[in-house]
Amino acid sequence: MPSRARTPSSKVRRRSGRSRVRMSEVAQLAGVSLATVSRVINAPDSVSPSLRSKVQEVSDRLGYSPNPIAGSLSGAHSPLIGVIVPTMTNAFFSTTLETLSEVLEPAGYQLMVGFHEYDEAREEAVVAAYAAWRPAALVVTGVNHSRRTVSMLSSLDCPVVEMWDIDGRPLDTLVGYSNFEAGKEAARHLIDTGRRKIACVNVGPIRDPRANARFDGFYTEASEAPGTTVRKFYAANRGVGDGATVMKTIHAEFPDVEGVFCIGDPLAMGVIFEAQRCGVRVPDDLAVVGFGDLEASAHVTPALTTVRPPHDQIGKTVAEHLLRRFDAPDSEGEVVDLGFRMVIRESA
Amino acid sequence: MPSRARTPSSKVRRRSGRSRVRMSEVAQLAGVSLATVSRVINAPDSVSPSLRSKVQEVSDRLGYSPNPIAGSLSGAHSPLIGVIVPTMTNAFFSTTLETLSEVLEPAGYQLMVGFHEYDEAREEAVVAAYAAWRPAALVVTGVNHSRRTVSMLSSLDCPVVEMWDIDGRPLDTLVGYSNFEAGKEAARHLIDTGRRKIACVNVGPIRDPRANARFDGFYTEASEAPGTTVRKFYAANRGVGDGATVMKTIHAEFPDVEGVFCIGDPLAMGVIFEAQRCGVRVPDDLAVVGFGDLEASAHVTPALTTVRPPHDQIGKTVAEHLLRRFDAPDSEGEVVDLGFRMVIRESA
DNA sequence: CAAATATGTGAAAACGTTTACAAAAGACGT
DNA sequence: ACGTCTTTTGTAAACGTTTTCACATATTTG
Repeated sequence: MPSRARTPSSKVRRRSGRSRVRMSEVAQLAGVSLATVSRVINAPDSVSPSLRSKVQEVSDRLGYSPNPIAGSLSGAHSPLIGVIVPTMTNAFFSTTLETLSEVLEPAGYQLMVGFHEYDEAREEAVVAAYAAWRPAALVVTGVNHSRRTVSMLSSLDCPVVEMWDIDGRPLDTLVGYSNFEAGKEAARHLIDTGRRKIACVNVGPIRDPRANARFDGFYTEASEAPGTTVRKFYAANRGVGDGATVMKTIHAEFPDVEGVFCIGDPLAMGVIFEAQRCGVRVPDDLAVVGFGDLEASAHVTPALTTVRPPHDQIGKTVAEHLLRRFDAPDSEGEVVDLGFRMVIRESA
Repeated sequence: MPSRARTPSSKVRRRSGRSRVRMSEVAQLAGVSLATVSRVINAPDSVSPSLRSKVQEVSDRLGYSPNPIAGSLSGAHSPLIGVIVPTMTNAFFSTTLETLSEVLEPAGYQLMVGFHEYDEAREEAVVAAYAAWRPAALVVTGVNHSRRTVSMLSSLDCPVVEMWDIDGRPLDTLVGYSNFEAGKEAARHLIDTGRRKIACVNVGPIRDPRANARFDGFYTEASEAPGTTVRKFYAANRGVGDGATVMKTIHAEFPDVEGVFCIGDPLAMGVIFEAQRCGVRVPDDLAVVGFGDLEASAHVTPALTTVRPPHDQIGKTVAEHLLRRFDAPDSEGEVVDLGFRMVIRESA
């Protein structure tokens, strides 16, 4: 005569419907050992065709799918691939992530993604957390990491890929392009088209090493050209609105500037929009060069001249490198420079 | 006298530097049992202060950190949270992901993220893959799922959150707003400001249920108003360039259209840019209303009138709901309507 | 002060795979 | 027919936790 209808919840291990099929059940029904089932899944060629097909059939009939957690605990690696990017707000990394997922998931890998907002300490924490999962690979952004991060990454026993940059010493594999050179190229374009009073716009508060490299590359190249004056500006953030704000300053205080380079296309668009409002003609009064070549960049008026990084190729290259690497376990890391491309449109 | 210098690789289990510290080592050094160490980590209050501090000390000294794989295999759930979004190319979901990560990672959870590009079959595959990890929670986008997906989600034994939509029957928890109502609101604005010949622009090839809901909401409301004619347009994709293409058509073939609603801000910007090129004045000749309120939307000229969904709130709400739910294991799912807001600027 | 009840701790059994090793079964040359 | 290889297959030991249960040891209670 129970006074309460419910059993104490601590006793109940709530199990959904019927629980998942285990490998042992497949083994039993197929009349083989666990090891054989495991082999049918992971190394089919090492099992005789007759057993193999019998196991397959039972496995399919039962709807068996292996438990990746148990597999990871037992095996050398989990099928998890850690991807760490600074932020998602940046359209670059979204594309990369999507491509990675597109190639890696069908191959049976799962992406764990994390962000650090350009904070080395946060990056360190994420790397530490991901390392604990014995990942099949770790993909990080850029080549600037804290000492501890570097040490964790290099003792990792799985491929490590650094992407979106190439100006640095690779830990293992590096896939990207030179942001410094990209900045220089932008400077050359402005100078070649005759501008001498030049400005460059970076993002102030955010410590983005790649943006800084472009900025430095631009500044270096521009200030070396004869007869130029280069002025640096810092926006509060990387958005279109921040570009507009900078343009207001330029218009009000430095109206003699003839050409601007922005470390990101959104900033450049902001400059263009605000120039329009101020009655500054682009590119006649002011040439504008951006970086990124976002989808929108080709469609603003005037269309934005910009430096195009290898957006889509980066993800693809990284993913395929990893797949190749998984296949041949003793293959080596490599450095892949995918370059960039100056896209000349109307704004400069 | 080995003829080859290298040992056969199949014999070698490559181990990095020194391997990770195991719980048993902590237990031994602290002179307690495994169970006690486990409890110090997971339920500190159940251990006497003296032992607790001794274990803590040893654990810190050794730099122990628990192996999440073993923990997941043994425990009821992994600290993994699956998040499935249609795409990352869409700025909405990036923000959400970032917020989720921001709140959930510090709490010790890891995000597994997947994409399906609005393909129900792919969604099904991802859900199946994620379910196998015994996740702490699963977060999916929208309320439209294949039958099998629904069945997997509902037998999942962990919180399931559907986000970014609210027009449907919740599986468990729903956090979003009504896309249908958002479309209606946009229609009302156009009509209230006197436009009668109206158009709406959707994306053709992509089957995005939320975009469709907005489109339908708009169409329903607009065509019910007296004296209106509503024309439907379909863009090839959701980008700025696609909006420009549609505007070309409108200008060439339907120059009498007085107001347009686009299911996304990029399309709307494309319309604005192209209108500029065609000499169509916005909003005088043509009113433009978008949806999304991206960062750029406020800064294009003329500034875009748009419907603002609860971008940032969605991620935060979902994350906090989950945290609350993990704390109180028998708490229930809920439906949270975060609403949307018409943002009236210059374009309509 | 004994009995009843809390509280803190440890032993050992899961969790569901992979894999090293041993054993069995074929293939093959004599 | 008999060893010698080379496949195939099975056995059992990891993998590193969590959790149940039982057992001491404190603490309360009548």
